[in-house]
Amino acid sequence: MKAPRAASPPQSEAELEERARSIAGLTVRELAARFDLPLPESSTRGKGFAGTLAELALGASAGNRSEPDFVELGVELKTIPLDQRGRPLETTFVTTVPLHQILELEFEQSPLYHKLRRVFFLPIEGEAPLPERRFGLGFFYSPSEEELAIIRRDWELFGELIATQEMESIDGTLGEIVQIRPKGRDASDRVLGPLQEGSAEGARGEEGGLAYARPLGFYLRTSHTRAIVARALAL
DNA sequence: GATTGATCATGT
DNA sequence: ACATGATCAATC
Repeated sequence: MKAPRAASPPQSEAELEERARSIAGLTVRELAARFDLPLPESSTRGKGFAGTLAELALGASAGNRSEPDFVELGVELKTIPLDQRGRPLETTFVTTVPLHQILELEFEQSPLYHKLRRVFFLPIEGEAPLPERRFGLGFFYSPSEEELAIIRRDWELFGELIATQEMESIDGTLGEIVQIRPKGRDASDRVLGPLQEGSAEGARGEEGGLAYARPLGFYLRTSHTRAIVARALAL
């Protein structure tokens, strides 16, 4: 049996939903077999495997571009691991923090806003061994006006901390819906960010108003995704 | 048990 | 180097 290639992009939200229905109930092992992909040797080494499988099966535009997964639909795909009671086990990564741009961007222009406008959540069992995890039934989500107001407040809080040279004080405790946490290869990873006052030039790699900083990411708190999932299951 | 900071794999 | 896909594991 020949391995099927990645599905073509869905032409509508209805088509995306239909494809998701067709894989609901399948395990990671079963879906990997359809694409002739070897299973990761351990869950430690396969952290993104289920998400990649879902992209292949649903027809997300492959690759790692800074675009929505379904470009034509403007939809972002997120697999979300749930416990047996249907509660998220992990926070949800949204997008990298644009350290060099955040001071100039209004919320409506931010990658955070654009990624969250329209999301297709695909639940997956999170407690079984990776190969045995089953995909659930996916559903669409858009933030309400109330949620958007809170997310905008979070965005502006972080922007202000960076603008006032308090980047070092940003940690995972801040933000009501969205938090900022490290998102790098390891703790020594660095990207070019805004120059912090008082930093030793040269020693920190200062370069035309930029300095090296830890790469950071926006994540959705489980308290929020829990509410989203609960709402979707209740419908 | 929930949370925060650290980490793994892959593609361009 | 940096984006994508996230989960692991030490600590609170």
